[in-house]
Amino acid sequence: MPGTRLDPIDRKILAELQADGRMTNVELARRVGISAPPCLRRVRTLEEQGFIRGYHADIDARELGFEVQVFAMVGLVSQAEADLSAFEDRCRAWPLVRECHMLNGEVDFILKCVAPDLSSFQSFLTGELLTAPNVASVKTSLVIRGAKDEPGVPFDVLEARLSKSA
Amino acid sequence: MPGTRLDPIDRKILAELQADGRMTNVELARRVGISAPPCLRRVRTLEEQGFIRGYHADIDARELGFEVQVFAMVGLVSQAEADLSAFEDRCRAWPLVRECHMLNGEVDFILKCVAPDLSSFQSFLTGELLTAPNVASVKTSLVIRGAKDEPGVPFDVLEARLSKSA
DNA sequence: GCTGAAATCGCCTAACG
DNA sequence: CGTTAGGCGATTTCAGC
Repeated sequence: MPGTRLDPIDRKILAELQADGRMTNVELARRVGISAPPCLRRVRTLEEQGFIRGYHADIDARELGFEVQVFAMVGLVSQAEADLSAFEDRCRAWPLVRECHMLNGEVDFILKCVAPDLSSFQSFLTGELLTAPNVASVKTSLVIRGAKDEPGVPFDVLEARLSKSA
Repeated sequence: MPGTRLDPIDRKILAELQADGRMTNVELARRVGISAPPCLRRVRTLEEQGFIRGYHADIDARELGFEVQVFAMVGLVSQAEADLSAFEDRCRAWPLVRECHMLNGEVDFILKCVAPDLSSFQSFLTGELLTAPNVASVKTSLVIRGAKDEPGVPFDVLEARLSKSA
């Protein structure tokens, strides 16, 4: 199923919907150069095939009262698969943890967390994360300021790559 | 204008649009319990006030051929403001760098990068990042597997917090 | 002032060529 | 993939609380 390759129109659709997920279908169709019905069919197919996982409003967390953003590097005691999965499940259940990625190297996981303020993060850290089973070490780094936060994928890199291999 | 606080309906609108950014306005209105015209006006206001920064399709990077995701910890030689800004500008210009956050602690920046494969990431690393002006050290960690990647903000935490302070 | 109701306009989305 | 066409949503206008 990853064998289903995308043609240039599909990639344009993905790029446009990544840039503006609320664009109307007729506007999208106009931009990619086809008429509306086939455009909608393509979008549905891209959704069904999993290229499009969903659509989300991009909310300003700080404006909403989440002043604090923290990266946490977590080392575990046991790296047996069952223990890794158990920790991942725990991360999925913690609302303050927005991302959890397993890494190579000395640290096992990196977590991106948000919190309303430092004290609520620290109570999460000491009350939940540090006391969770199998957690050996946690190093946290506060985000002082965000410089870039682009959701998604660089389509220009993709197009450049495809034209080279053509 | 950050003084403009949100009522429960506004917060529900944000939560719903974060969960499904392509929801129709009438469906949104139904879910938040008001009729369509005032709902649309609220959405427009939330957009203008910056609570909603945009709408994006969530694209599966791996399906599209970006097999590699890497976190890079960057230390700079000089942390003078002009030098920090210069590095941030450079990050904004690199398409493979999707996020760049300034941190406290020993490392100055954390970068989240994507690449089609390891060799193209490594050519970016050695050819661009490591050779950029003012870069003192870069430590990279490959993402082995992603366990959680929730865009946005935990609205349940927000509501719990608001009901406590009420 | 903000909400809801009615009406117009434009879009979505089937069916067919 | 395009065209047609019918139903539904979006958006303005206006009246009511």
